[in-house]
Amino acid sequence: MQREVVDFFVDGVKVLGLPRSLGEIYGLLFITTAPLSLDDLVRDLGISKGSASQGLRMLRTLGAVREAAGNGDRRTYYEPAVDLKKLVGGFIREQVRPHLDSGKIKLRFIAETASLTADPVDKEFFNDRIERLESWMKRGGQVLPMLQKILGQ
Amino acid sequence: MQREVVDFFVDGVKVLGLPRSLGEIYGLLFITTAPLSLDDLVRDLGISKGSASQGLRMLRTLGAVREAAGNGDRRTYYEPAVDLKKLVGGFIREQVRPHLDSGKIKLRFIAETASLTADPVDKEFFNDRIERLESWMKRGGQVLPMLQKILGQ
DNA sequence: CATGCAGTTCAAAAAAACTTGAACAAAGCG
DNA sequence: CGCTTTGTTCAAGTTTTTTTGAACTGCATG
Repeated sequence: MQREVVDFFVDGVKVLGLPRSLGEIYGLLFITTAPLSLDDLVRDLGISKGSASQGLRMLRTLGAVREAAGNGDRRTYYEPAVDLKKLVGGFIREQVRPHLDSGKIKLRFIAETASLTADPVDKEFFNDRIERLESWMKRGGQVLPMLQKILGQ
Repeated sequence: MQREVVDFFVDGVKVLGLPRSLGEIYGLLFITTAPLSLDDLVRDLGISKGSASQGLRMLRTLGAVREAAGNGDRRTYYEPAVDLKKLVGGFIREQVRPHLDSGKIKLRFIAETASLTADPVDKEFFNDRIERLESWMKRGGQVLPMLQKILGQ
């Protein structure tokens, strides 16, 4: 059954454009009672140490996984964050926002270039399109916090 | 300037997990006054006929591009859909919904398998996790229409 | 109805993304 | 300290995805 759940998450992360190893790791943590170490993941999933290490780092960055506290042991154990709001928040913060922000910067640059257009008919068309893009970006920026709010309970 | 706009869309579609050619094609249509034919796209973007054909098909499926009406000519000309609501709607319909739906089916299957678990402690844990997944999927299904609504004006 | 043009298809090539594994760093332990 | 164990890094290898281009379909036109 674990395998099916892992596959379920593999599909899930692929939809989000994340590497399969993230889905495998998160999926196994999600469907396992006790926290797991890097070596556990390598053994149980049959992935390399490199993948497991990189996957865990990214999952931590996304806030999807955290170190489990207090295990009388040298190695680190991990447990999944299972709160949808937190997961979505991490994804937005790490994967969506940066693109939205860099998009806004590029757009500002494009707008400047367009303002140099000589032909007034072209210029009006370009301005219209650029305004549209700006409104899309703005709306995107507004929707993200709503999303987080809606999904958090 | 057109090139910058095209690149802007290339980045955009990549974030959505779509091939770069879609961004190029849509981007050029978006920043061009008159509708363009397949050959125009091939020439101006320097992509192959195959790419242009496949890209256009997918964009039509997504509702992001449509044939321009009435051109006294044998070939077909295309123009972009520039209504955010429609674009988001097409993306959700073609790219998000199918995954959500197949996810729900897989989840049902997983739930059945889990119900066969012998150990009562494991069983409770599995059920808890599966319920959580079901609630995530359900919430996803609820959020999509809201998204479309929020983005459409 | 034969020719030429618009567009599609799909196997192979190219590019991009991901994973591996061996070398390395860091840190605890005796 | 020196040894062992845990975890990281990154160049090379593998897999996956995308693009190409040549062969093909079908239609319109002379």
